[in-house]
Amino acid sequence: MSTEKLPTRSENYSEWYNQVIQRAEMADYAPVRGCMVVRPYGWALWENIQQALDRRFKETGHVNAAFPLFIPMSFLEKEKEHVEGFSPELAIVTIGGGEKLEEPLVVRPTSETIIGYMYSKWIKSYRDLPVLINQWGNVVRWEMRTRLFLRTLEFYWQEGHTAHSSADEAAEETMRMLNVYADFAINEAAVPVLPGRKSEAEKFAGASASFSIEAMMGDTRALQAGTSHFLGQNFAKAFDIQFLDQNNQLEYCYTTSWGLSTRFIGAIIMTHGDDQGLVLPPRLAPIQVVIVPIFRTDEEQSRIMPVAEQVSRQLAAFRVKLDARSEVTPGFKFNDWEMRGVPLRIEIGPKDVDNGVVTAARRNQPGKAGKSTLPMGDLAAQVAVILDEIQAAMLAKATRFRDEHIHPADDYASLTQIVQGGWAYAFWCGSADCEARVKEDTKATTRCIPLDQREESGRCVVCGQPARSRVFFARAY
RNA sequence: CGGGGUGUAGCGCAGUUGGCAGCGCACCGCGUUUGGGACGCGGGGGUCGGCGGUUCAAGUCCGCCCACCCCGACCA
Repeated sequence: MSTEKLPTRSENYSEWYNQVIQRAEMADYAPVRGCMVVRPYGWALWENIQQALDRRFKETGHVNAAFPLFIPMSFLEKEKEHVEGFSPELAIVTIGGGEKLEEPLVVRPTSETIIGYMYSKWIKSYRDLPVLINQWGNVVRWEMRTRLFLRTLEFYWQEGHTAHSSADEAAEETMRMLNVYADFAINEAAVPVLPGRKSEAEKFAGASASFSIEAMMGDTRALQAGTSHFLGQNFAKAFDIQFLDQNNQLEYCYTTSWGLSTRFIGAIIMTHGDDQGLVLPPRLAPIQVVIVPIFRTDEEQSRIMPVAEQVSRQLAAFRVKLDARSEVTPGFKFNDWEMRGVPLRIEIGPKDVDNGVVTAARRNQPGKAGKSTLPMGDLAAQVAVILDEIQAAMLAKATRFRDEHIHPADDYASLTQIVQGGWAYAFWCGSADCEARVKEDTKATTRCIPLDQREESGRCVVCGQPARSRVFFARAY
């Protein structure tokens, strides 16, 4: 544990990001380039994310299953756009048990193909539909440039794969899960995402339409934080997922897929973190309350520790940690837990005990502003209120930051200006050429076409042709 | 794959003209400390990225190789 200060976010955002992850013990670099080890503290956060999502998946009728890591190479080749999109980043196994394999095996970059294959075996009748399966697992994509959580060769995620009897029902599922992601992001992670449709250039390889939730990071860059795809009949045709309908007609299914990965941890870090380190939303934080006892002498210790232990028991309904380490000072602990983003710290020292109070320090309000004294009685109720307030304040702050950095762009000059330090919201005709030109000139890409935009029409900010909707342009991770 | 850079203790680095491999942090022990990143004393830890060459002598000079990082193309 280093005692040096973090680099500030304004000094060097990316160095701040790398260091805060390692110093908070969220993750570390693995011996293989581009791979990471998710450490217990980071994994505990992921488990809370999993629980919050899994509950929502179950509530919307989905069940979990597990499909294999290895996929026959030929499966990926069955869907043209899919193989074109993924082939550059595949890890392929050619030898097994010392023997060269008949057919190379791909380490799954995503599981549409193998799940499609299985669905073709399982689905025969309209009575078998819909199939609503999710899996929690890991996938491998051989990326060129990697960053902890944001882009690693192997990452953990969930991928939902559903099959339906009609396009409408599949489209409805696609939107339902997009909304599940948005609800999770906003209400559990306090990350105010914007849901929308991806452009043709940005959509998933093999999808008819892709949708995403887009989040703004603390440096104003965009991060795609979750995706939901309407796959039409593309994969059903590639894998013969057919069923007999009520009229004894053989039809292809309509399928969807949707995923959210450990990248979301990066979204949480970069949405809420400050120059002291992580700031974790109470609903997902592995530790919600840390208790730091403060004493100088043995006499004080024997007076304080029982109180600290009693407070810890009072707060048993929360994820609470009593930091009883004797080898570091309270000041060190304050900084340590702030680095780790624990939402609420309770300090208990001789002065507090004398006055029948504890001192509470809110992580989202660093320094004296976030400190208050709480009377000892009914601490659990007080803490519950404070954690809710922190959760709400974090969402409000992140939403304000986001809205302050999104600007409408009515001409090309202002577009290029805006994307240097924010998102531009501009009319776009939908052409890939216009999109490509913006990318070449500014490195900004289209993030998504928001779903809830008001009816209006205008002219494309790039070419001036008529445009029916606006899109977010932003530099993205 | 193109351009640039770096490899010396767990991490960050210094190492002069080729001459006993060092510093800070971290780690271990003892003591004093503890309300915002404590201090003293003592200690452990090295295939100097690898292979080869020059030399009495190579972390240092030469050659080849490898790995990693940064900037591009690619990207949940």
